[in-house]
Amino acid sequence: MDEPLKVMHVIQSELYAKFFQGLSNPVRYRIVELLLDGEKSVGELVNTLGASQSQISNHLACLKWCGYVSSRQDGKYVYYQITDKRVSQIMELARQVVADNAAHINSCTRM
Amino acid sequence: MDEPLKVMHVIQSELYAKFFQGLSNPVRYRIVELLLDGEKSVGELVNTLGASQSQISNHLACLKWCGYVSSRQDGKYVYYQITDKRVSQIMELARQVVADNAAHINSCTRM
DNA sequence: TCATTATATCATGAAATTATGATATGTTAT
DNA sequence: ATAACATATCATAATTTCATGATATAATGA
Repeated sequence: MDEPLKVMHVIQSELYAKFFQGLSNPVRYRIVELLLDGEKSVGELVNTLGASQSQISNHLACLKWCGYVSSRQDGKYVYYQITDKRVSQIMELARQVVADNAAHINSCTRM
Repeated sequence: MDEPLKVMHVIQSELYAKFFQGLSNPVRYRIVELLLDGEKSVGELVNTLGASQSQISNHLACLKWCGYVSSRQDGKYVYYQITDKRVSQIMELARQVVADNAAHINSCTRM
């Protein structure tokens, strides 16, 4: 047991799972959604989402690490944007699948 | 505050976040990956993944609720499969994005 | 320089997710 | 009918994620 191949698969799947974890939080999902409309500063996101500044900053850091967003600084403002077109493709596919399964998803109390 | 529009956005994003939560666990991700190769019984997944039977069954229930997989029963066996082509498209896009960001993702200790 | 504003970081408690072990359900074969 | 096997369900404990509040860093303007 514990063959090298299996170990590799475990590590790989942890990587991908972590990637999807980026969109598995409502606030982070909403941030990505807003950024698809164009870059926004941290403050703008805080205002729009009505969440605390530290919360937004933390989530942005997470999204940046996962490769969903990038950022640029302009004076004391930091603007976040989505540069990878594949991110919006993933979101759109999810939208379609969810549309066909909305009724089920909300009832998932298992985990 | 608490305008109807914002409430709707919150509910929507919770739905989508829950959907992505399906792939945000290494075991569930691995299950989907294996099923992309063709349908498998619960027992086969248990053997291949080396996880407990209850764990696999629970994860499968979760994936089913999210619309990632469907199942058919044949005698005492239950076979799970991926019917929605968009699931594999999402996986492939993720694979590409992760490939460009692998170094960063693993260092995401924030959350 | 000092005050103000914008953003980032971090410790901690609260809440949610997950694995485990036990048990239940259902099917097949004897 | 009952034993054996496959799968599902569920309570609970362990782990992880998350929000909060406090503090730090950094840029701008007075």
